Amino acid sequence: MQLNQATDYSFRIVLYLSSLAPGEIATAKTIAQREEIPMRYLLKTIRSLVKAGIVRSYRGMEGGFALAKNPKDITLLDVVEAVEGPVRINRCLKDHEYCTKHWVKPCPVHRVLGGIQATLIRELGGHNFADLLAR
Amino acid sequence: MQLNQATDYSFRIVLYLSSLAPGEIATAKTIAQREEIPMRYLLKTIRSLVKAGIVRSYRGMEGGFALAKNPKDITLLDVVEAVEGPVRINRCLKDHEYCTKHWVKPCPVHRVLGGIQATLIRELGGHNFADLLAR
DNA sequence: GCAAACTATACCGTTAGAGTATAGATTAAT
DNA sequence: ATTAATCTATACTCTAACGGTATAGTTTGC
Repeated sequence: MQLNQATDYSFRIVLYLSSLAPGEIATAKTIAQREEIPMRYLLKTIRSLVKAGIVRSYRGMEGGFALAKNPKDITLLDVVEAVEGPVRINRCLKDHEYCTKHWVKPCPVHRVLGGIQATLIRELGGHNFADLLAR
Repeated sequence: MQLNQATDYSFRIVLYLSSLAPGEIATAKTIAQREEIPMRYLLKTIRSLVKAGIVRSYRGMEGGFALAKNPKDITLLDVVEAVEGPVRINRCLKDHEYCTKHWVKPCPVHRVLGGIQATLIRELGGHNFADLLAR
């Protein structure tokens, strides 16, 4: 029931990139040092953000990373899903095989957890990085 | 970001025990069969519920398990915490070592996640097993 | 005292998490 | 064209957690 380390790093990566001037790009090395993330691990982790279209990468000399869109349009949920995949707080909400034992309809546990998950998703989706930076 | 299998089993164990007549007790075998939980695993898992004061156990012949209190007074949160310990959606909310890199005050990520965690805890604590059963 | 139940430990196999390593591709500057 | 800085791809390692099983022990009712 915990976001993993890569997700936490990713929050900080995106937050840092959000603080850059428009057009400015940062190297992996810079980000790693600033945010105290192991360099190699950052390089691996940031790939998910690139693939998800949150971060843009520039190769070669003078290369680096920058946000692919406005911080206002990136939410915590976007980052979580980029790194960990869809938010599912219980197995039975992922694989239906796991649920509905001897209940004809979805069991009460299932339904209530579904509601809680929806709330969680709504909350994560309700915070963008422009707001975060402003606080 | 997912509740584990033991927690899910525990929800169903408590839900089943909630459905029993007052004073009635169920053996591990019965619960295991009804809820399709591996017997040995159930015996191990249910210990957390006993230790947390959610379930009472009766040893010896005619022994078994029953709720230690009214279903109305047991929430999803109680069960989650009994099995997994305190809810912490991010490392930085558990060990402060992990947070506050070069921020003087707690970083914005920290603060927002703290709020989301509080919501989650409130939601989990807002559903008791009497309600669940009634649905 | 025996059998049916729970209790306590410890063990096992698999998977995910966190991080490292190595080789390759791209680009700018020279 | 060469070189050096940079990202990309893949694969590897180590550890801990997860999910489950096993064995031996204790309690209790008959």
